[in-house]
Amino acid sequence: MKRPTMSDIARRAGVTKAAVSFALNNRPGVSEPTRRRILAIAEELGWQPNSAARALSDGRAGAFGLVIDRPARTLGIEPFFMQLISGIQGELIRDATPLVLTMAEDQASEIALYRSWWAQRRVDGVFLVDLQADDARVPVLEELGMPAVVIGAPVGTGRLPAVWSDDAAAVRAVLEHLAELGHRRIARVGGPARLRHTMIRTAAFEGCARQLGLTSRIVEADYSGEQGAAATRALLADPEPPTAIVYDNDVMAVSGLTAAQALGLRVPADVSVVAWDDSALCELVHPSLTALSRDIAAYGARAARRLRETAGGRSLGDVEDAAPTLTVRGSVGAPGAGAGQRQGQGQGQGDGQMEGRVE
Amino acid sequence: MKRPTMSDIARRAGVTKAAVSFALNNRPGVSEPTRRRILAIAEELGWQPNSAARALSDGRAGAFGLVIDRPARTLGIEPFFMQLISGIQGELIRDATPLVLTMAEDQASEIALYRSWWAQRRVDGVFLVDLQADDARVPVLEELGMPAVVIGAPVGTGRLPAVWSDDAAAVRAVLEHLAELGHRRIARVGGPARLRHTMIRTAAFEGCARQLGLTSRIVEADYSGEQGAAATRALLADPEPPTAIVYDNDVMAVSGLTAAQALGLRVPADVSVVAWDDSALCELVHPSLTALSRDIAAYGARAARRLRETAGGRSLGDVEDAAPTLTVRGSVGAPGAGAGQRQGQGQGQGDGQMEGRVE
DNA sequence: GCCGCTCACTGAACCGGTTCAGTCGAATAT
DNA sequence: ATATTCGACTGAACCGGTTCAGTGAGCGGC
Repeated sequence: MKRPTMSDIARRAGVTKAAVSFALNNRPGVSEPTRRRILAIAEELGWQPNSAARALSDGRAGAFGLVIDRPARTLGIEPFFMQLISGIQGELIRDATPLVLTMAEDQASEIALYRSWWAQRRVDGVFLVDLQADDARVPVLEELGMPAVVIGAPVGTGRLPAVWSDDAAAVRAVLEHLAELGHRRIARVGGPARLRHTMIRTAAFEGCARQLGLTSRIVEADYSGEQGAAATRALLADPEPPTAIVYDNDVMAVSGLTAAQALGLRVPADVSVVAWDDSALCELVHPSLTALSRDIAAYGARAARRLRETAGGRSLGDVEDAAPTLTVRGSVGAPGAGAGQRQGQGQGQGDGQMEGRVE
Repeated sequence: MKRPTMSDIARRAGVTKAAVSFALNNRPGVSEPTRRRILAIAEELGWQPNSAARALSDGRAGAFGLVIDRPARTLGIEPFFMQLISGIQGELIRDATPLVLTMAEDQASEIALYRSWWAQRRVDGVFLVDLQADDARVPVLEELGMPAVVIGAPVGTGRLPAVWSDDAAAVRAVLEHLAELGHRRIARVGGPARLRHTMIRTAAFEGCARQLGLTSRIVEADYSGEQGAAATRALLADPEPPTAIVYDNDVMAVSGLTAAQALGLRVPADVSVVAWDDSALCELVHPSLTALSRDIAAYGARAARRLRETAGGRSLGDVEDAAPTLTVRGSVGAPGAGAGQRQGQGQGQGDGQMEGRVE
């Protein structure tokens, strides 16, 4: 009934706890026959180390943490995090290390959580996501000496190692593809400007557009469907609307697609749509979305390995993951019909069949 | 630098660890002035209890666990879980209890995980989701004596307490609404038949349809967009297609909507669409989806409270949460134009879609 | 035949909390 | 004035592991 302890094993084997410890941890100090006997007894009793006792004695928590601070409602349909968690998890499970997951209201409570976790020895390290400009978390973690791995570009990360993929290269791939198809006016609906990766993508977008001789425009949004749709309507209301829009996540891309169609535009004939991060969402809609794909789970797994190493005391550099690649689907095409043939734009407010859509 | 312990406080205060323990835990055994002095010192040193030491000594882990075994790819866009986790989390954070989250490959590894968590004293209890018919997890948890709360209907849950909402009532609400609008042939794209809540919904759907004199049909799917779309196409290919389709989650509803539109059907004129679980996804598409809404986060919070009580030794009954309510949006209407006027069915998928819609 | 070395194993301390049976001094009761 | 009670605090054990300085047996070398 009661869970067996090392003392139980020791008693059964006629040795001391110390001998049992040596045997179970594959350390020298016991003879081979004894070790086998002890292992057999442990097996028979179904012994498993008590994690608290082990943590107390070796000073490590045996768990890692992840705090996400985005509103739950947008988080819910953001496939990125579930994929990431799943990837991290898949790696951590290999040595039975649990992942402690929490959602925070804001960065202040996120930081408070780190302090408390560290003070209580709840976790051996954390994953840092959504890095911002002058991120307050970085100096705190460095001051605490708390192992951490940044998931994102190694900019403003101080001494913390980063696991990242080259978003700039991805942006370039998209723009080159669009330019090749003949697009000249392109727009981007980006994530919150304070986020590092938004900044990186913005810089790349602008630089690359200039280089390719494209007219570009960027609108900021918060990754939610509402703002994605609103930004799309704003862009398309321009007298010289873009012929292609790139979105910083797939949720906004889907709602952007819907918004464009509701305006009576054809996708991709009138406007092409590209999503960032290729989840099942992209294939849910019609036309299915061209997207920047990357193996998010593998990315998470890599981060988990790095964090394990970092927490183990090794101090290593950044790891660059493969850059996202462009998966071409139906939502991108040549700027065919063009703006001249758009339907319903001027008359716009008219009562087309879809009451709700017109607006 | 080093984290302060109770011994440090004791030394500074000129008392023993025991006195410090009494003071910090608000137990009798120290005088009021001494208690205040100790608390002040603890505050000054920034002391926090070492979770491993506390866990070791009081035999509780101070954490709860949640294992999800659904494929990561479908999980990613399934808003339900993120909302649920967020709700659980919001409740657990009140007493700083972490949630350990894991994804399993299958039920066997999920069970292995429970055994291992319990043997290692990693968690004090778990949340059980996606209960199946004759679920193998229930007897295992009962045998282990591991506290657990079932999130779902109290059927086949043995002695485990359940937190649930009345899906049957929700089904009834939907069917009555549809019947009132004049629908006579309705269909449902359900989740995997082995899941308890699928069975409950199926029974309610069939019973209620009979009661209302409706012709009903049910197709099984796996919650993924692909199968949702495929099921939808199959249903609509029928010589007497349904005028309304109810989906067991919002992902399938979205892809079903897309599939119907791709067939040249108008929603809701030709076919109405209802989603189960109302996430932001439902408002991403056009027309936005009528859905069964419930406060999933509150549901999670309730489950968390129940698990805390259960793990605390109190043995309590099931808790019924509010039944989902119907949020009416654009995807449902009277079976207006009817099957006779369907367009482009034969010619199928392709590009005709937008033209069909706009008019 | 004795020394020294290796190896297998022991005993006890330690990690940082909680708990409980005492001890001691002061206040209260008789 | 003495017995009793009570509150404040101590000391040590305990939770279940890890670690390390011994201890004693067995063996090889000279």
